[in-house]
Amino acid sequence: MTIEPLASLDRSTLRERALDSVRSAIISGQYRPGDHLSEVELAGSLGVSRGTVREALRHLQQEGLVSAGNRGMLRVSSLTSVEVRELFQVRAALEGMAVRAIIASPRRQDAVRALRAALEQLSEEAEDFPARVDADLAFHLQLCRLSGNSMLVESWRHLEGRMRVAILNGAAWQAPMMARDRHAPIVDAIEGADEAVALRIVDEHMTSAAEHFAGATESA
Amino acid sequence: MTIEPLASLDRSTLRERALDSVRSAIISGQYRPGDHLSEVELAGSLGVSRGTVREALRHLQQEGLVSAGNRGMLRVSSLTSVEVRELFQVRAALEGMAVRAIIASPRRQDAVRALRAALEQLSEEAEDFPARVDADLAFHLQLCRLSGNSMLVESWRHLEGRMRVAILNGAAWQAPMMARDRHAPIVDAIEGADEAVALRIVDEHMTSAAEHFAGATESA
DNA sequence: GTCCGTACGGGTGTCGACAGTCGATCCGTC
DNA sequence: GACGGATCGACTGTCGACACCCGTACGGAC
Repeated sequence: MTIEPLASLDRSTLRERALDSVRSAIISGQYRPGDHLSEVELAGSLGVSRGTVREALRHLQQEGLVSAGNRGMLRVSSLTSVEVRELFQVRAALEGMAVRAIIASPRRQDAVRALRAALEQLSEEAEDFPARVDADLAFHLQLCRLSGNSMLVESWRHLEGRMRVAILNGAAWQAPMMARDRHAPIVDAIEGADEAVALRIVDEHMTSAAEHFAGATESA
Repeated sequence: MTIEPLASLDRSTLRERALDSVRSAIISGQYRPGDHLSEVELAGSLGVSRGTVREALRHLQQEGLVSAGNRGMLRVSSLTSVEVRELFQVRAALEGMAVRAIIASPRRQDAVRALRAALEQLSEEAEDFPARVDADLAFHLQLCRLSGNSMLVESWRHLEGRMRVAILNGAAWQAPMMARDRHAPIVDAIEGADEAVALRIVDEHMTSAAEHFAGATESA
């Protein structure tokens, strides 16, 4: 007799699975910025109909991961260096807001603990590049989550696809950018509860990241 | 003989037109928050196939104007009062960033002129309610545009659908909220070029708007 | 009266096919 | 050789049909 409680069934739709699959393929670098994403080709690979792939692609388009080219054909997005800088400025505003909210919250110490845990994921030197990107973004997402503001999280996630494009484009000198040491000061500042200092640190973090990735975009 | 250079043809797809149509119907209040949006019904009304309507609905879902209910059925979104407050907090952060950018820009005076023009649209007392909402949001969108940061505009637009839901929900006491007098101080502060003052005014504007619409949501 | 199985209707999920558009290529004419 | 038109191939846009799921009403057995 089985004692296992029978794991709950996967009720995701084909569209959702196709979406995840294509998104992963882009994020992992299997498709490069500028590559054409053919509906028929993807449908063939995934073994689903074009309509299903279509919906997934349209979703990714709104995420900013793919954008429309000639004749409605979709390709993996690429960002100009100007857009990369703009992107990180918006992030600075959003995450700055998160930091302010966390500092003002009575659960600040809990948040600091959670962030320290997220930091640990960044210190595993041996991980491969995609895993480090994930850990980096997970830290910043955690920051937004801890603000307790669901709309902030929503806004941040809306930019996530573009961030990944920017990072992928500027991945050549990835080494120092996503290190634990670059993120620890943010947590320290939150613990210190000095709003002005914390905001300045977030701002500097974003500015240097922007220069890093925008510079890589320019020279490419 | 015709000298007219033959106006360029409309090349919008059915999907785009369906999207605009459904969005307008929701924004104009033709569908109320919570109403079920049936694919077959919409397809019938619009005279297009279900697939086309489907793509439009999925787009609106990512815009936040519709959300999934039971069994994947889509309905017009509604926001809790908490979400409304969170929404306006994020707006405060984004538009505060816009204000800072404008003040720091050498084209500040041009921006002030453009904003004054947008203000004029708010002073037409005779307009109907949807037109006033449009004018209000157009002013704030203009503010973001003038920052010169395209990613900021993108982020703001991503919230626009939810803003409209919040406004529609709390439309009962609409009179004073979108008046010209409430927006003029923002422009004045930009002209004054005092960043701290301008930020405070934007923040107050958003806070009072949040209370206004969130309160209406609570009592509904 | 209650319970269970069945049929039904309204929904969305998914698919395969057709139509239209555009760029590339080839070919005949001048 | 240059130009214009026809042809072909690779796309996306749009559609109608079928499959499946779920809530509900119905009806018979007990």
